[in-house]
Amino acid sequence: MSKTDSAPFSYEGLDRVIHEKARLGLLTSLMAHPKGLAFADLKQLCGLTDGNLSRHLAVLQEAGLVDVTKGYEGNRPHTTCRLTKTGRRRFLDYLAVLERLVRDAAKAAGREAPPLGRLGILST
Amino acid sequence: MSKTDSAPFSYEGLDRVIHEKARLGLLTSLMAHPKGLAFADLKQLCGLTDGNLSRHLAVLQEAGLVDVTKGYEGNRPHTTCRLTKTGRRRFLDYLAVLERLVRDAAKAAGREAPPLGRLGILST
DNA sequence: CTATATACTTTGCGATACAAAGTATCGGGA
DNA sequence: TCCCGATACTTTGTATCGCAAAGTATATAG
Repeated sequence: MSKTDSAPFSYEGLDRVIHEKARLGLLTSLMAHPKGLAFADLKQLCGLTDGNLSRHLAVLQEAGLVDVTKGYEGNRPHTTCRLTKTGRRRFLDYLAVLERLVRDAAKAAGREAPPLGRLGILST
Repeated sequence: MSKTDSAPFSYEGLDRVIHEKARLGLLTSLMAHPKGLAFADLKQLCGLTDGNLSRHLAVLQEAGLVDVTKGYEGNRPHTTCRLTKTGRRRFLDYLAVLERLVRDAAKAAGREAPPLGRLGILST
Protein backbone atom coordinates (compact mmCIF):
# COMPACT_ATOMS: atom_id res chain seq x y z
CA MET A 1 0.00 0.00 0.00
CA SER A 2 1.45 3.31 -1.02
CA LYS A 3 1.72 6.21 1.33
CA THR A 4 -0.83 8.17 -0.65
CA ASP A 5 -3.45 5.53 -0.27
CA SER A 6 -3.44 5.89 3.46
CA ALA A 7 -3.06 9.66 3.31
CA PRO A 8 -5.73 10.87 0.91
CA PHE A 9 -5.13 14.50 1.79
CA SER A 10 -1.38 14.66 1.50
CA TYR A 11 -1.56 16.03 -2.06
CA GLU A 12 1.93 14.95 -2.87
CA GLY A 13 1.57 16.11 -6.43
CA LEU A 14 1.77 19.72 -5.32
CA ASP A 15 5.31 20.37 -6.51
CA ARG A 16 7.03 22.93 -4.30
CA VAL A 17 8.58 24.67 -7.27
CA ILE A 18 5.19 25.29 -8.80
CA HIS A 19 3.12 25.69 -5.67
CA GLU A 20 4.02 29.27 -5.02
CA LYS A 21 1.76 32.26 -5.44
CA ALA A 22 4.06 34.27 -7.68
CA ARG A 23 5.18 31.32 -9.77
CA LEU A 24 1.65 30.12 -10.29
CA GLY A 25 0.89 33.47 -11.82
CA LEU A 26 3.97 33.30 -13.99
CA LEU A 27 3.18 29.84 -15.25
CA THR A 28 -0.41 30.73 -15.97
CA SER A 29 0.69 33.81 -17.85
CA LEU A 30 3.16 31.80 -19.87
CA MET A 31 0.57 29.15 -20.52
CA ALA A 32 -1.62 31.82 -22.04
CA HIS A 33 1.23 33.06 -24.19
CA PRO A 34 3.03 30.12 -25.72
CA LYS A 35 5.00 32.47 -27.93
CA GLY A 36 6.71 33.83 -24.86
CA LEU A 37 6.59 36.94 -22.74
CA ALA A 38 9.08 39.65 -21.95
CA PHE A 39 10.40 40.38 -18.49
CA ALA A 40 8.47 43.62 -18.32
CA ASP A 41 5.25 41.93 -19.40
CA LEU A 42 5.49 39.28 -16.73
CA LYS A 43 6.34 41.88 -14.16
CA GLN A 44 3.18 43.77 -14.94
CA LEU A 45 0.91 40.77 -15.40
CA CYS A 46 1.91 39.21 -12.10
CA GLY A 47 2.39 42.36 -10.11
CA LEU A 48 5.94 41.49 -9.14
CA THR A 49 8.92 43.65 -8.35
CA ASP A 50 11.99 43.32 -10.52
CA GLY A 51 13.86 41.46 -7.85
CA ASN A 52 11.16 38.94 -7.17
CA LEU A 53 10.56 38.26 -10.81
CA SER A 54 14.25 37.72 -11.42
CA ARG A 55 14.45 35.29 -8.55
CA HIS A 56 11.35 33.31 -9.47
CA LEU A 57 12.36 33.05 -13.08
CA ALA A 58 15.73 31.70 -12.01
CA VAL A 59 14.02 29.05 -9.91
CA LEU A 60 11.71 28.06 -12.73
CA GLN A 61 14.57 27.94 -15.16
CA GLU A 62 16.76 25.81 -12.91
CA ALA A 63 13.86 23.42 -12.55
CA GLY A 64 13.62 23.26 -16.31
CA LEU A 65 10.08 24.57 -16.43
CA VAL A 66 10.74 27.72 -18.39
CA ASP A 67 13.19 28.69 -21.03
CA VAL A 68 14.73 32.08 -20.38
CA THR A 69 16.32 33.74 -23.36
CA LYS A 70 18.50 36.70 -22.58
CA GLY A 71 19.29 38.80 -25.55
CA TYR A 72 19.75 42.40 -26.51
CA GLU A 73 17.41 44.70 -28.29
CA GLY A 74 19.69 47.41 -29.48
CA ASN A 75 21.99 47.71 -26.51
CA ARG A 76 19.31 47.03 -23.95
CA PRO A 77 18.93 43.66 -22.36
CA HIS A 78 15.74 41.96 -23.29
CA THR A 79 14.66 38.75 -21.63
CA THR A 80 12.03 36.49 -23.10
CA CYS A 81 10.47 33.56 -21.29
CA ARG A 82 8.53 30.59 -22.52
CA LEU A 83 7.25 27.43 -21.01
CA THR A 84 9.26 24.38 -21.88
CA LYS A 85 7.53 21.24 -22.97
CA THR A 86 8.17 19.56 -19.65
CA GLY A 87 7.20 22.78 -17.91
CA ARG A 88 3.85 22.71 -19.59
CA ARG A 89 3.45 19.07 -18.80
CA ARG A 90 4.34 19.44 -15.16
CA PHE A 91 2.13 22.44 -14.73
CA LEU A 92 -0.80 20.52 -16.15
CA ASP A 93 -0.09 17.66 -13.77
CA TYR A 94 0.00 20.12 -10.93
CA LEU A 95 -3.27 21.64 -12.04
CA ALA A 96 -4.90 18.24 -12.06
CA VAL A 97 -3.98 17.77 -8.41
CA LEU A 98 -5.16 21.26 -7.62
CA GLU A 99 -8.43 20.55 -9.25
CA ARG A 100 -8.84 17.43 -7.21
CA LEU A 101 -8.19 19.46 -4.09
CA VAL A 102 -10.82 22.00 -5.02
CA ARG A 103 -13.29 19.22 -5.74
CA ASP A 104 -12.51 17.48 -2.46
CA ALA A 105 -13.00 20.65 -0.50
CA ALA A 106 -16.11 21.66 -2.38
CA LYS A 107 -17.62 18.26 -1.83
CA ALA A 108 -16.76 18.45 1.84
CA ALA A 109 -18.27 21.89 2.09
CA GLY A 110 -21.40 20.71 0.39
CA ARG A 111 -22.42 17.83 2.53
CA GLU A 112 -22.53 17.50 6.23
CA ALA A 113 -20.32 15.43 8.46
CA PRO A 114 -19.73 11.89 7.32
CA PRO A 115 -19.02 9.53 10.18
CA LEU A 116 -15.40 8.53 10.47
CA GLY A 117 -16.07 4.87 9.91
CA ARG A 118 -17.52 5.45 6.49
CA LEU A 119 -14.25 6.71 5.14
CA GLY A 120 -12.36 3.75 6.38
CA ILE A 121 -10.15 5.79 8.61
CA LEU A 122 -10.85 3.64 11.59
CA SER A 123 -10.02 0.36 9.96
CA THR A 124 -13.50 -0.86 9.01
CA MET B 1 -7.19 51.63 -10.35
CA SER B 2 -6.28 48.84 -8.02
CA LYS B 3 -3.09 46.89 -8.35
CA THR B 4 -5.01 43.73 -9.18
CA ASP B 5 -6.66 45.31 -12.18
CA SER B 6 -3.35 45.80 -13.89
CA ALA B 7 -1.96 42.49 -12.63
CA PRO B 8 -4.53 39.85 -13.54
CA PHE B 9 -2.23 37.02 -12.57
CA SER B 10 -1.08 38.20 -9.18
CA TYR B 11 -3.68 36.07 -7.37
CA GLU B 12 -3.53 38.16 -4.25
CA GLY B 13 -6.27 36.14 -2.66
CA LEU B 14 -3.92 33.23 -2.14
CA ASP B 15 -3.45 33.67 1.60
CA ARG B 16 0.02 32.51 2.65
CA VAL B 17 -1.32 30.84 5.75
CA ILE B 18 -3.63 28.67 3.68
CA HIS B 19 -1.52 28.30 0.57
CA GLU B 20 0.70 25.56 1.89
CA LYS B 21 0.62 21.96 0.84
CA ALA B 22 0.29 20.46 4.29
CA ARG B 23 -2.20 23.02 5.54
CA LEU B 24 -4.36 22.67 2.46
CA GLY B 25 -4.70 19.00 3.30
CA LEU B 26 -5.49 19.79 6.89
CA LEU B 27 -8.14 22.32 6.01
CA THR B 28 -9.73 20.03 3.47
CA SER B 29 -9.79 17.21 6.00
CA LEU B 30 -11.37 19.46 8.58
CA MET B 31 -13.85 20.77 6.06
CA ALA B 32 -15.01 17.21 5.55
CA HIS B 33 -15.36 16.68 9.28
CA PRO B 34 -17.01 19.69 10.88
CA LYS B 35 -17.34 17.76 14.12
CA GLY B 36 -13.58 17.78 14.46
CA LEU B 37 -10.68 15.41 14.03
CA ALA B 38 -8.08 14.06 16.42
CA PHE B 39 -4.36 14.71 16.09
CA ALA B 40 -3.72 11.12 15.09
CA ASP B 41 -6.46 11.20 12.46
CA LEU B 42 -5.07 14.32 10.83
CA LYS B 43 -1.59 12.90 10.95
CA GLN B 44 -2.72 9.85 9.04
CA LEU B 45 -5.03 11.62 6.62
CA CYS B 46 -2.44 14.17 5.61
CA GLY B 47 0.63 11.97 5.84
CA LEU B 48 2.41 14.31 8.20
CA THR B 49 5.00 13.68 10.86
CA ASP B 50 4.13 14.57 14.43
CA GLY B 51 6.38 17.59 14.39
CA ASN B 52 5.04 19.04 11.21
CA LEU B 53 1.46 18.53 12.21
CA SER B 54 2.06 20.20 15.54
CA ARG B 55 3.65 23.17 13.87
CA HIS B 56 1.04 23.58 11.16
CA LEU B 57 -1.79 23.32 13.63
CA ALA B 58 -0.19 26.03 15.71
CA VAL B 59 0.01 28.28 12.66
CA LEU B 60 -3.60 27.64 11.75
CA GLN B 61 -4.70 28.23 15.30
CA GLU B 62 -2.79 31.49 15.63
CA ALA B 63 -4.42 32.64 12.43
CA GLY B 64 -7.79 31.82 13.93
CA LEU B 65 -8.65 29.31 11.25
CA VAL B 66 -8.93 26.25 13.44
CA ASP B 67 -9.92 25.66 17.01
CA VAL B 68 -7.51 23.32 18.79
CA THR B 69 -8.86 21.72 21.92
CA LYS B 70 -6.26 20.05 24.09
CA GLY B 71 -7.70 17.70 26.62
CA TYR B 72 -6.92 14.44 28.29
CA GLU B 73 -8.39 11.05 27.69
CA GLY B 74 -7.50 9.19 30.83
CA ASN B 75 -4.03 10.53 31.39
CA ARG B 76 -3.13 10.72 27.74
CA PRO B 77 -3.22 14.00 25.91
CA HIS B 78 -5.87 14.12 23.25
CA THR B 79 -6.09 17.00 20.84
CA THR B 80 -9.14 17.71 18.77
CA CYS B 81 -9.27 20.21 15.92
CA ARG B 82 -12.14 21.87 14.17
CA LEU B 83 -12.52 24.59 11.61
CA THR B 84 -13.68 27.88 13.02
CA LYS B 85 -16.40 29.81 11.31
CA THR B 86 -13.95 32.34 9.92
CA GLY B 87 -11.62 29.50 9.03
CA ARG B 88 -14.29 27.94 6.92
CA ARG B 89 -15.14 31.20 5.25
CA ARG B 90 -11.53 32.11 4.54
CA PHE B 91 -10.84 28.68 3.15
CA LEU B 92 -13.82 28.98 0.85
CA ASP B 93 -12.59 32.39 -0.29
CA TYR B 94 -9.20 30.89 -0.98
CA LEU B 95 -10.77 28.05 -2.90
CA ALA B 96 -12.63 30.51 -5.08
CA VAL B 97 -9.35 32.10 -6.08
CA LEU B 98 -7.80 28.72 -6.65
CA GLU B 99 -10.68 27.78 -8.86
CA ARG B 100 -10.19 30.90 -10.89
CA LEU B 101 -6.53 30.05 -11.28
CA VAL B 102 -7.33 26.56 -12.49
CA ARG B 103 -9.86 27.95 -14.94
CA ASP B 104 -7.43 30.59 -16.20
CA ALA B 105 -4.75 28.02 -16.78
CA ALA B 106 -7.11 25.53 -18.33
CA LYS B 107 -8.44 28.12 -20.69
CA ALA B 108 -4.91 29.12 -21.62
CA ALA B 109 -4.03 25.49 -22.18
CA GLY B 110 -7.08 24.95 -24.29
CA ARG B 111 -6.63 27.92 -26.60
CA GLU B 112 -3.44 26.46 -27.86
CA ALA B 113 -4.03 23.54 -30.15
CA PRO B 114 -1.90 20.74 -28.78
CA PRO B 115 -0.85 18.24 -31.42
CA LEU B 116 -0.31 15.73 -28.67
CA GLY B 117 -3.19 13.63 -27.55
CA ARG B 118 -3.34 15.06 -24.09
CA LEU B 119 -6.68 16.80 -24.32
CA GLY B 120 -9.38 17.56 -21.86
CA ILE B 121 -7.22 18.14 -18.86
CA LEU B 122 -10.05 19.45 -16.81
CA SER B 123 -13.74 19.09 -16.35
CA THR B 124 -15.55 16.56 -18.41
C1' DC C 1 26.19 66.13 -18.41
C1' DT C 2 23.12 65.52 -14.63
C1' DA C 3 18.56 63.29 -14.25
C1' DT C 4 15.23 59.98 -14.86
C1' DA C 5 13.63 55.67 -16.77
C1' DT C 6 14.18 50.90 -18.31
C1' DA C 7 16.07 46.32 -17.53
C1' DC C 8 17.56 43.46 -14.89
C1' DT C 9 20.82 41.03 -10.74
C1' DT C 10 22.58 40.65 -6.19
C1' DT C 11 22.38 40.95 -1.35
C1' DG C 12 20.46 40.76 3.25
C1' DC C 13 17.15 39.33 6.28
C1' DG C 14 13.17 37.68 8.45
C1' DA C 15 10.06 33.92 8.16
C1' DT C 16 9.13 29.08 7.76
C1' DA C 17 8.82 24.15 6.53
C1' DC C 18 10.65 20.07 7.73
C1' DA C 19 13.25 16.61 10.39
C1' DA C 20 15.36 14.99 14.46
C1' DA C 21 15.40 14.86 19.16
C1' DG C 22 12.97 15.46 23.50
C1' DT C 23 9.12 14.78 27.10
C1' DA C 24 5.56 12.12 29.01
C1' DT C 25 2.31 8.33 29.50
C1' DC C 26 0.47 3.77 28.72
C1' DG C 27 0.42 -1.33 27.95
C1' DG C 28 2.45 -5.38 27.84
C1' DG C 29 5.94 -9.09 28.71
C1' DA C 30 10.16 -11.32 31.49
C1' DT D 1 9.01 -4.67 39.29
C1' DC D 2 11.60 -3.22 35.43
C1' DC D 3 12.07 -2.64 30.66
C1' DC D 4 10.52 -1.99 25.94
C1' DG D 5 7.97 -0.36 22.42
C1' DA D 6 4.01 2.39 21.10
C1' DT D 7 1.18 6.57 21.42
C1' DA D 8 0.80 11.55 21.77
C1' DC D 9 2.54 15.35 21.25
C1' DT D 10 6.36 19.66 21.69
C1' DT D 11 10.75 21.76 21.03
C1' DT D 12 14.85 22.69 18.64
C1' DG D 13 17.89 23.10 14.83
C1' DT D 14 18.76 23.94 10.17
C1' DA D 15 18.33 24.85 5.52
C1' DT D 16 15.48 27.06 2.41
C1' DC D 17 12.96 30.73 0.53
C1' DG D 18 10.30 34.84 -0.46
C1' DC D 19 10.74 39.54 -0.55
C1' DA D 20 12.51 44.26 -0.40
C1' DA D 21 16.28 47.25 -0.98
C1' DA D 22 20.33 48.26 -3.11
C1' DG D 23 23.35 47.69 -7.05
C1' DT D 24 24.84 47.57 -12.17
C1' DA D 25 24.27 49.04 -16.74
C1' DT D 26 22.39 51.49 -20.68
C1' DA D 27 19.24 54.74 -23.00
C1' DT D 28 16.88 59.07 -23.44
C1' DA D 29 15.52 63.78 -22.22
C1' DG D 30 16.38 68.39 -20.79
